[in-house]
Amino acid sequence: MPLPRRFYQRPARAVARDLLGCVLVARRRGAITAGRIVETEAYLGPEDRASHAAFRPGSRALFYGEGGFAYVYLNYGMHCCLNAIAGRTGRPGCVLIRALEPVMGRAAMARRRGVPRDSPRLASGPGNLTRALGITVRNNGADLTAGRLTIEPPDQPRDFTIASGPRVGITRSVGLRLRFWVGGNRFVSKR
DNA sequence: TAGCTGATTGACT
DNA sequence: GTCAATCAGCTAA
Repeated sequence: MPLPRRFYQRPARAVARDLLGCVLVARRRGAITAGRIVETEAYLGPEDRASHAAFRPGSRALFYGEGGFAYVYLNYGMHCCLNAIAGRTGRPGCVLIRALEPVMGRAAMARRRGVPRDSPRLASGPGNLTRALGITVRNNGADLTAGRLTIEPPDQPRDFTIASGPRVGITRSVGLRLRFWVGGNRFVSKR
């Protein structure tokens, strides 16, 4: 069973933390690829100058709607990034999923990525992650609580430590500690 | 209409 | 360390 809608209807920061250890599942034409979430970043509303809620147009309806939907966008002209909309209606926020630890469909991921199936970089990084799972902007607006793209609760006890720090790769509102990752996990993207 | 920017990656010096 | 690839949507005009 996927995480319920109410899981997402909380502040983005809390959702980002709790998403660590959960499993992202993508079902594509019978083939299933899945990965454990090991790195996330929280983005807030208009007060957060790095958040797309502050300036991305077509995304506004999604951001201000109820949580639990996927926000996928294309950036730098070639990379898709996957977000989960967080917060309640009227309270925009989202969580960028930055890295996965592959748990299912490694062969399919490796084929899409063009790297060895045991590479720690299989789904490490927002752009790599979406390519590994075959996620594109066509998945924008997908319901994460039902359908082909869902997020399941942790498949094993959460015995890891949660580390936090400043977000990476952004040019605005740097300095907020809204990035979370699984301490010591080798699938966390490090630049 | 033209020009610019970006929550990136990978290849190269 | 630098840099190109490549595009949606903003901005200025």
